[in-house]
Amino acid sequence: MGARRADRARKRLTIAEIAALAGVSTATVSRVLNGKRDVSPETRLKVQRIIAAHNYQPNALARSLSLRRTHNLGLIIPHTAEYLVSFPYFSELIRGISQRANAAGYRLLLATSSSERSSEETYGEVLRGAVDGLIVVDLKVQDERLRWLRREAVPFVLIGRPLEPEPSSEVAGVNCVDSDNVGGAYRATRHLLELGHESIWLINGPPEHAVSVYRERGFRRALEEAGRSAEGRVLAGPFTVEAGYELTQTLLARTRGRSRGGIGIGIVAASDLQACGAVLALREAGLRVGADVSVVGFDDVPLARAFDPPLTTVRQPIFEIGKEAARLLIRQIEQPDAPPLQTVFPTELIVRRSTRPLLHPEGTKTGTR
Amino acid sequence: MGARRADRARKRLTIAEIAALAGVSTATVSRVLNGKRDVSPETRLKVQRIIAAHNYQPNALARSLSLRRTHNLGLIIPHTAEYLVSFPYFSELIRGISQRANAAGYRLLLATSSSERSSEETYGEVLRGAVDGLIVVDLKVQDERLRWLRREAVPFVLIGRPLEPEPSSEVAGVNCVDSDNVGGAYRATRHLLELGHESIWLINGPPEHAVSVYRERGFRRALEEAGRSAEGRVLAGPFTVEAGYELTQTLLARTRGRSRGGIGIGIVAASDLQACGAVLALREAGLRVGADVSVVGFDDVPLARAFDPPLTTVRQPIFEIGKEAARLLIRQIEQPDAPPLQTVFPTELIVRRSTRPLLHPEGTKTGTR
DNA sequence: TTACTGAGTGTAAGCGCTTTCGAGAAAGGG
DNA sequence: CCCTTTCTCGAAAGCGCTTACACTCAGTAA
Repeated sequence: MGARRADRARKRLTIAEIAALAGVSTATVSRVLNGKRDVSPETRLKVQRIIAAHNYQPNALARSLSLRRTHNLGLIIPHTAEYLVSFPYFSELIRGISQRANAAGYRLLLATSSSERSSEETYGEVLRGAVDGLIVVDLKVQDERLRWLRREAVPFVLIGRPLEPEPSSEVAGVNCVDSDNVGGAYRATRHLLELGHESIWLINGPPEHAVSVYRERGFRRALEEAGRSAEGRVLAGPFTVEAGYELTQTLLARTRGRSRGGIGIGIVAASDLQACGAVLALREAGLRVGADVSVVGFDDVPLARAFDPPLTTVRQPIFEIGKEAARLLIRQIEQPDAPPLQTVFPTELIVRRSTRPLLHPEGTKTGTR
Repeated sequence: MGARRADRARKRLTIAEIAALAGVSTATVSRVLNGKRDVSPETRLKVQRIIAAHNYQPNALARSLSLRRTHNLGLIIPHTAEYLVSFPYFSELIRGISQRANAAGYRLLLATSSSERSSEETYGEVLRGAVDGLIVVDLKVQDERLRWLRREAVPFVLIGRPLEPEPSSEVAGVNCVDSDNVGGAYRATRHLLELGHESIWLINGPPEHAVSVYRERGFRRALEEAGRSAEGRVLAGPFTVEAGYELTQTLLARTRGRSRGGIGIGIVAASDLQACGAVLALREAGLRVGADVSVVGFDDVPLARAFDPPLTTVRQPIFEIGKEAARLLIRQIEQPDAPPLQTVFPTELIVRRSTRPLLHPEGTKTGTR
């Protein structure tokens, strides 16, 4: 036990000790460490030997303090969406971000703000020099964080695009990456129209999310182009299975009597999870999804393919979005003068088995197997 | 544009500037900041006013360097399991860890090690004083990381329990949190036995994972107690849907002819994802899951309940495990002399619709609703 | 009165690194 | 042979905090 305590107390080497061992100054060791010039080949080799022999690792903290660079990217998860972390969407995003970050020598600092504290407090605390920049997810319609970030003059990138109400010059001045939500929702809705659905609905995300606004736009546009009204056809709720389930039930209650027992209903959901919930509710109501009724999801998370029936869904390249966000942030950190960029990824409609032409119940015209 | 640049360059205040503004020394400001004694009430108030007025936030880096404490917990995701992040299990774990960490004023530093670099390299790099301790997930049977961590004398906690081959005194000297995998697999297998299944299989995780060893033990024990042999009844592969699907196909190929077209097969899977894959494969083979055959999953991630049929599964309290891991790590950081703790969470069999007694096809004896 | 408290405060020495600046040596030019 | 230039290298000043220590100035005990 005594031995273990002694072991634990073993101090890590400092640059000064390495310098002493190598018979040079700390400046020289530092130069070797950072691959700088002004070190003779022999000296360099000598120092490298000592470093390797003692398995020396410079202290990241001291380094950061001196350089004013931490090589940490901050990702803040707002408490209103704490549960978000458990979503497949989110893990995929984190995976993308951290992959890119790591490749560029950055690490990801995760901060969930507990519900008792304002986001301002959390941000301030996380900042305090602990990160070089921030990635903001789950963008709201009027996002207070935007103002705050600008005031703090910290590099940041948004996942999602601010809505136009922001002075457009302001939007242009911001780094953000998003996918084409309007187009995605539009194509999903068109798909249902083309399949001959009479009663088309949008199960949207919460209205305060910017993404919900965009998706509703796409939905409305498709319906209006087809000469239909979208009034009263949008239901909103969290991106969860439960919400999808419940909203579908209220939807069924509303259509009761209007159509042939629900046959002909087509639902565009704002997440694959909601779509799953919708399928469950429809099935419970005795409807055959992919035959009597259709459901389109959003995201194309792995679950979508594994589900029964495999979900027709609007694919967003979540992993890529994460990577791009990290790339833009790092770029902004390393080249503060680089002009801000807005990247928009295309979305793609993946047709599987949860949607089928109503007119040809046994047809496989649109099925992808 | 000129204004913006100036804005960006706005320096953050330092403690010295605050001290000057308040007409006191930096020592006093520091004392106020940290709520220490030896400051008169008037002085304290005066300093607090200045701090608030300028919205001053002390630099976390400098603070950490001085205190030799970062308030960061490191979570390293081994490259062999980079994809792990995309698993529901993993997000739930992160959620648990970060919830607890945050509550205690710590943050989570995520580091995925890219595949080109040894884990040793990554760990060293992440460490370097950047974290106060590490959480190790995805414990392997002979985990090199364990040796390394001990040598480095850094606080750490394992998620999972090292296997006995380690000198048991060593195991006892380590902080770890695990769930009762042996018991979980045992109960799942018993459940299938009690339901009257003739051909029982384990679709396990990769054999190099410690968790796989434990689950296989539980599986074997249940079969042996029932006087059956487990030989040749264990298939192993990744925790993915795809692996579940493929292993089930090879399993079906092996049993072909032996039983009545597959009827009577019972599968215990090592993850809910694998279980989903199994269901897909069985259904494709024309078998009715929850009637002709049964499948038990592991974890009870949200998907399990949403799946069709809802999965009977062995629930582990993943979120709790994450919380506990963070708790143990923080405890070890703050009280280095506290004796190591091993927490084991019980697992629970959640019976849903993917398992059914074969003898009473329409019976609901074991259904939970 | 003298000596001793203890509260309140400032000075300065860290924490472990980077980097400017200047000095000394070696090399090249006239 | 003297004057530049170029290459190496070390001393020392930061980076922005914390804290040991010293000091002052009551108040109190003897």
